[in-house]
Amino acid sequence: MDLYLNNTLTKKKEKFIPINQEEVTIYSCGPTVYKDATIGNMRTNIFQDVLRRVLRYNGYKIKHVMNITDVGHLVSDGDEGEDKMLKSAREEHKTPLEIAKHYTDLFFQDLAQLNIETPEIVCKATEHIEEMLEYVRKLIKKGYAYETSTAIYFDISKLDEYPVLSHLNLEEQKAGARVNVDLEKKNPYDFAVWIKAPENHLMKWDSEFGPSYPGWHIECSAMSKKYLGEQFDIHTGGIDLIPTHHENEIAQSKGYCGKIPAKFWMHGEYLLIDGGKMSKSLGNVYLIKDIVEKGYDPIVYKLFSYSCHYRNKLNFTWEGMEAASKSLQRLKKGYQRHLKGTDEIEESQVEEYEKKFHQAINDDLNMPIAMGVVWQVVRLEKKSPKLAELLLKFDNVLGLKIQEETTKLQESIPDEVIQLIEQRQEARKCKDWKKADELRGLINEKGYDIKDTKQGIEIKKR
RNA sequence: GGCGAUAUAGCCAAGUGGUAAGGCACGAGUCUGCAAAACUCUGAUCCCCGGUUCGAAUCCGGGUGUCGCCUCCA
Repeated sequence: MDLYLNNTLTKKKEKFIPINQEEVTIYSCGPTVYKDATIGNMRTNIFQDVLRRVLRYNGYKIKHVMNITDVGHLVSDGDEGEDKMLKSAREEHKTPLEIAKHYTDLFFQDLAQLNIETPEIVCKATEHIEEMLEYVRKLIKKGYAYETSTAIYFDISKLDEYPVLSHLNLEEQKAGARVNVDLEKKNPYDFAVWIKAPENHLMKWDSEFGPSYPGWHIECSAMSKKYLGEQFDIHTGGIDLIPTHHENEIAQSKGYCGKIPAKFWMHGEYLLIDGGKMSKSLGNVYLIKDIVEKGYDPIVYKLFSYSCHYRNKLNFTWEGMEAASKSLQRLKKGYQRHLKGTDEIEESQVEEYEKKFHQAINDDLNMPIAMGVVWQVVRLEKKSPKLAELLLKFDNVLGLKIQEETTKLQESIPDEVIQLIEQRQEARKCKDWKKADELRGLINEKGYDIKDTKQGIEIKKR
């Protein structure tokens, strides 16, 4: 079945044909590790994970590279200001490397909790300084970059076309309106590929340019080229990276080897919080940690994100999380019921559902439609292990761990609670409902919920 | 100021020409000592105005609202 993906470069949905049938190559712009990753960042990671899983569902092998930005990125624009890594380091009284390690670890913890697969290759900017310098040297040598007193700039006037990804109209943008004009720059939109370090700058490397450090976009160009070659299949990231970061990556690559680095550019839309942008000033910056603290399995957030297509804004609300939480439970129970079912199911029917699901995910990762198919299967009156197996197959794409029991049995229920349960069972036998209800109240107070089902009682820690 | 996106039931949202997927909530019912859970059933003509068409949520024009980008940001 053909796979169609939306390509930001052409602004169209295109049939996906890999450069090399054996292996699909993907590069994802990873985290900047000087602060916590938000659930907004995670939406993009979930989208990238779905992409991986859908490609695999279609039989492809994957070579996926993700960078860790542990250097660069200035606080303010212009080419001045404090490096964000350094700012965090100063504020938290740690070295830049300690900061980077701290937030990198947290980032991977988040991914693990969301059941997001780790890319085949994870690379750090600070470990590829030499590759970046080589890239810069070649840009200079080919005339695409020039040196000023403060940095090495990319000369966008050397390109036949700029920008190619975004809709910016450079003529109408008033250069210098919000950025201080640097008189040494040839064009207002020239950007730094390498920056000369001010005296007290902590992260810097020696080179023919003196003590200096990488520009904002060079790491992705240098590392993608190293691991995936001059041209690879898919480049992903958040929608905000389009106008500057990815635009400039393309510019650098065109200067370096005359090619646009990736055939497909895919971008995940923003997550909104209560209808607006997530921002510190509004106090609505949420982390996966916050979701856990509210009592939700992080996987619930993953399911929540499937309610909307990745290219549309999704509005995050706690009400929505509650809805997703209920859904996840029903999904898991639905799976269990099929697993224990004994009804006969036509093979053709199973294939029909499989086909619908496959069509949905192959239509530019349309998860809302795919989930619709999942629910059709879950709801079917006939219960069969064949359908459970089908759901499990779908879960290769969903990554919701549907086979995990909803209610994890408590290894150690306190004796006092067990006694209360037994007493309540006694009372129920004698139809002493009043006493039974009182005992249930006591059990609740101990932090446990009790349910009477046909199979017996169910006890669950709150 | 320039650019772009979007507007579908209480909430989250699919759907790009043929009379509105799905999830959650609400309501009704089945079951249950009760409760919970589970299961079944139930709801919208798609922001407004005009146009194209046999036919539009879906195309075009205008209006209004919301969001975002143009500076680091997933």
